[in-house]
Parts: sequence; C-alpha cells; structure tokens
Amino acid sequence: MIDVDQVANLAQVSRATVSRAFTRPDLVNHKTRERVLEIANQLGYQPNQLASALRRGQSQSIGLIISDVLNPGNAMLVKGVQDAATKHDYTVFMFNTDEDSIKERKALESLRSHMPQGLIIMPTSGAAQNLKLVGTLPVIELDRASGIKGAHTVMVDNFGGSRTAVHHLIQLGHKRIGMIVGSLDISTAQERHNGYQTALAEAGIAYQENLVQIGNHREDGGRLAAHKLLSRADDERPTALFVGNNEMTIGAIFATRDLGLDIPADLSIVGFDDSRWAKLLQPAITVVAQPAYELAYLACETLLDRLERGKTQKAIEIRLATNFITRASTAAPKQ
Amino acid sequence: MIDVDQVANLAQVSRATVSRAFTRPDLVNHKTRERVLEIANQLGYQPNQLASALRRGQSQSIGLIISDVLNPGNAMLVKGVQDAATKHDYTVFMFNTDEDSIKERKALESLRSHMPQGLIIMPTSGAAQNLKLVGTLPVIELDRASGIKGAHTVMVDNFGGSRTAVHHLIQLGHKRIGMIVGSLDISTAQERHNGYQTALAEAGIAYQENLVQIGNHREDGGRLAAHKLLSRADDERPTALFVGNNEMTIGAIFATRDLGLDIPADLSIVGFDDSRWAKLLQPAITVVAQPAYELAYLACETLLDRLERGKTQKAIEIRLATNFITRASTAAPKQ
DNA sequence: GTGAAAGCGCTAACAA
DNA sequence: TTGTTAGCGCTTTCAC
Repeated sequence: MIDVDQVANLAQVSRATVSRAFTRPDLVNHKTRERVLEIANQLGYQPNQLASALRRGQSQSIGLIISDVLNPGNAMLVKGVQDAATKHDYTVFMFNTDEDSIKERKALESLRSHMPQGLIIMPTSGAAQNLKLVGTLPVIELDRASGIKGAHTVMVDNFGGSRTAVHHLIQLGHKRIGMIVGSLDISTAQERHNGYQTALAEAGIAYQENLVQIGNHREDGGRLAAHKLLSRADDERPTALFVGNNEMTIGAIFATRDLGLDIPADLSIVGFDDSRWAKLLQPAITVVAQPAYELAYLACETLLDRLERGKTQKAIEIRLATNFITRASTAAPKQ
Repeated sequence: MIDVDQVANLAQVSRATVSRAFTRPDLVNHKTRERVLEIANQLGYQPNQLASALRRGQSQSIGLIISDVLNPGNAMLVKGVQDAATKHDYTVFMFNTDEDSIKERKALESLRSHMPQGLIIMPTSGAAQNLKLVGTLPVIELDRASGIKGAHTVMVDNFGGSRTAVHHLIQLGHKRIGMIVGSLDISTAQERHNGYQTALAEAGIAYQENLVQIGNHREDGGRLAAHKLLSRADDERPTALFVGNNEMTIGAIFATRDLGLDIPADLSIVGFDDSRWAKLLQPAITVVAQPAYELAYLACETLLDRLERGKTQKAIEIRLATNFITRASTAAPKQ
C-alpha cells in the first residue's frame, strides 16, 4: 500500500502538503500541487478512505436499508439512491430486511459500526424501536413511515393513488369492488386502504368489510386472499379488485386463472406499482405507478443536503404524486 | 461517540482488555469479560469498524460490481452475495456499471479507497484493463469471464444450456432456428452462441449467418433484432427463436406481437434466464434457467474462503449447471 | 505556502 | 491474565 509519506518524499514536500494537495487545492501553491499530483498519479497513490474517515470523523458513506432487492420496485429505489450518492461522492452500504425486524436490527448494528453519516430506510414495523440504536444519526424514511414523530419522510401519495384507482372502477360502473391490502401496521397499506374507503364513500357505496382481505405482501398471500374474495356466487363476487401491491397482484392474477375468470370480462383488476409483467401481460394490467427512482434519488439528495447544511429545523415530509395508467385489465362490469 | 477508553475506565481495566473482550474472548478472564461486556452494553458501546479496520489492515468488507440491479437476474446475484457475506460478518459495497467500462473504472477507484478485502465482479468488456487498478486484490469473476488468464471464475454452463435449448427445438422438428445473441465480446454471449452452433452441427443443420442477430442486451435491441429476423416471407422466416438473454426475450415477444405472429403456432421461443414474467405470460415461456442465487452465494463463499485460507495455488473455475424448463412457448413447427 | 506534531479509535507486540 | 506502548494513514491545528 502506497501512502502519503511516499508521495511526500518523492515530491520533496511534507506529508501535510500532500494531503492538502488532494483535499484543499486552494491552500497549496499551484506548481507544488501539480508536482504532487503528478507523482501521486505515477505511484498510483489514492488516499485511504478509512484513515481519512477516522481522522475527520466523516466516512463519506450512507446506509440504505430496504426490504428486499428482489422486488423490482425496491431495486429501483436502490438504483436511485446509488446514483444520487455516487454523484456526490458518497458510498452506500445496503442491507435487506426481508420485512423482518430482527434482520433490521442486525443491519442497523452492522451499519452503525461503519460510521455512516446518514441513513435511508424503508422501515419494518419494528423500526420505531430499532432506530433507537442509531441515536442521532440523520435518517430519512423512504416509501413508508415508521411512525416516529418528527421523522423525515419521502413517500408517494398512496392515499390519492388508491382513491383515483377506485374512482376509476366506480366510473366504469362497478359497485362491488374488493381490495387486497397489505398488513395494516405498515403505513403504505393503511393509506391505500384509506384511499379505497374514501373513494367508495364519495360515491355513496357502503364499505363492506367482507370485500377486504389482508394479504402478506407476497404472491401467495395475494393468491389466497383473491381466492377468498372470488370464490362466491356470481352475484356476490366482486366485479372488480384493487390490489395493494405488486406481488399480491400476481397472486390475484393466478387466482383468476385457477377459477377460470376472464379479465376484464368477469373481473377488472387494478394493481399498485407498475412493473415489467404488468405491461407485458395480455390483457395488460391497469396500475397506479410510483415514481420509485425519483423518490429514491430525491430522498438521497435530501439526506446529503441535510448533512452538508446541518440539522434541519422541522421535519421534512415529501410526497410525490403517483401516476394512474389505464390499460386493458379494467372494463365495465358485465351487465 | 463512546469509545474503548470509556468502557475501560468504568470496568476498571485497560483499553487492551476491553478490546480483547470483544475480539479474543479466550485471552481474557471469564469474569472480567462478563463485566466488560455488561458495561459496554449499558453504555451502548460498539467497536468502531473504521478504526479497527485501519489498525488491522482488514476492513471486513468486500466489493460487488454488477452491471445493473434493475435486471432481476442481477438482483438475485446481489442477494446471494449479500446473504453469504452477512453470514460471515462481512459488509458489501455494491456498484453498478450499466455495462459501461468507464463506470466500472470509477467503481473500482472508489472501491479501492475503501480497502475491501476482496472483490466479486461481473466484468464489462473493459475489465481486463480496469482490473489492473486493484492490483493484488483477490477477485472472483461472477457470471462471466474478463478474459484475464489465471482469473477465478464462477459461472453457469452457458454452452450446455444453449445446446440443450436448441436441441429441444430441433427435436420438435424445427430446421430454421434463429438466434438473438448479446455482444460477442462478453464471454457468456460467446458461449451461448457456441452452444447454438454446436447443437445445429450435431443435427446436421447448416449454420446460416443471416439467422443470427446481435442485440445490445436490452429490450429495444431484442425487438429490433427480432424484427430483422422475422420480417421475411413465411418460407424464409425462422420457425423458432433462441434468445440469449432476459431483456432481449421481452423485446422479441413484443416483435412477434408487432408482426401478428402467434406463439407457438407461428414461432417457438426459448429464452435464456428465467423470470417472473416468463412464468406469468400466456403462453408461458420456455427458458434456460440459471441458478443465480446459488451462483452468487457460492462465489462469495469461495472468495471469503480464499481470504481466510490464503492464496490459492491455481485458478478456481466453477461452473454450475443450468436448468431447462419447458413451458408453452415451444411446439412443433406448423406443417 | 509549508512543515512539525498530535491524535482519530483501535489492536498487537511486548512486558509484567 | 492484564497493562503499557506504539502506530495503522490520514488531517489539522499551530507555528514559521
């Protein structure tokens, strides 16, 4: 490993000057700097981040905790955060929780020892507790809220997106509209459920508890929930389904196939979160699309900005609009 | 920030003993250790990785460079590496190249300054050059080879997988089998192309250059290539298509729709790499599936093993078998 | 504009 | 079994 001293020796300057040549260009004579940089380059010298971080107390890194990279929506978030971080010369440590708050806790512990300067987290239901571990670290909650008051959040307008989706179904003439929603201890699920309720209320349609099923956020949960909702006599079965997330929408589609239901003739479907397969399927699925990349990019910039500017006075709460995309999975009910 | 000294003071021991209590349990008296740990815990003390890494010259971290997390196959690789690393208490720094060797170079520079102990990389075509940057760092090439001789690689049997796929089409009775292949300066594309050629040769079918199109690995490239291949008179058009990757398969499917071709009646399709939508589409797509998670997990374990055991004598070259999954997109040609 | 010296938090000789 | 001491590579006062 080649270090400052070696460069300093060859360049006939002190260690301090070499350091300054890299980090404080203005404090060093132009010609000296040229020489130092030249030699450093020849030697293949590169400052050791670890040492620098230790000395300055700034690691130039941030943590990112999401639920699962395998979910394409989350992968988008990762990309957005990475791109923003890279642009500002920060490195990101990523961890997955798989929605498990024990894993989240471990991730936080591991992260903490690496001295990140900030954290972007998609909180599990145990986050309010777990986040105590990182004390005063600047945190931005991404995509959903932990419930900690005063927290900084960057989220999507789940309520409005859902309301629009359900409103769309109502406009088409649907009256029995089912919903498959995620676990209600997660803020996004709550908000989407509220949007559904509100849209119904606004249309004067009574909310029926038995038209709402809670799923586990995964494909199998969606399938199971859809089976419960759809295995009824024709005149009791919902004619439309609003599904609260990506994976569960896939499950619901499989359920319609299991039951021999045609989309959209027998059942209209709207999903939350756009994806590859939603466009590709025939019929293509109508969805509430989220600006995941922008959301993540913005969250990261907000965090870095806060780091550079110092503490913000009040809680930042950013909401990005969703985008409703009408495709072929929704139509008027049969008769 | 609470440090060793604070714990040491409260526990009435020296700094060294505290350190040992954490890293060398056997070298410290049982009761002393209990006390130290107890106090550390109360104080919320956690060793500073940065300082530890600097002192020991071991960062407990590895780098991971892939082309793009947004590709679900790559996301799998990330998960596999992460899981293996976490299990061994290593942290991973991830970077994306987007197949751009400039970005790869930057990633390597950034990575280097963080002093990782090893690197897992999915090399771009410029990797043979770029990797010189990290000198003697232990490297494992994942999914494809940079071409550097003596390199350690963990890959899938691309040749065999392709050969099986094309063989399957031949068995069904196809004679005009087209291929859409990725850029041939990437080892996987080459190998898949070889598999295709070999299968044809084994069946005594002449290789026709005009049945092979090179795509850019992305959806648009696949679509374009498929258009070129499929926009011909019925008796010249290939009756089957073997597509060399995920994204391009989607493009090819769109092309068949553009052209009003029915799968599998007018055209059989086999893709490389399984995915969500391949199962979900109707007809579901026949594919050569890769054990991406296992591949990545194995690569990481191999790397860590090498780090712990010390330099390996000879180059490691691991190949995992692919899995051919017959679904509904392949059938006998029309007449 | 540059250098000397101290020290970030930790670990590993070496001594006791 | 424990303590003392030096130093990982860097940045940053404080002098000059």
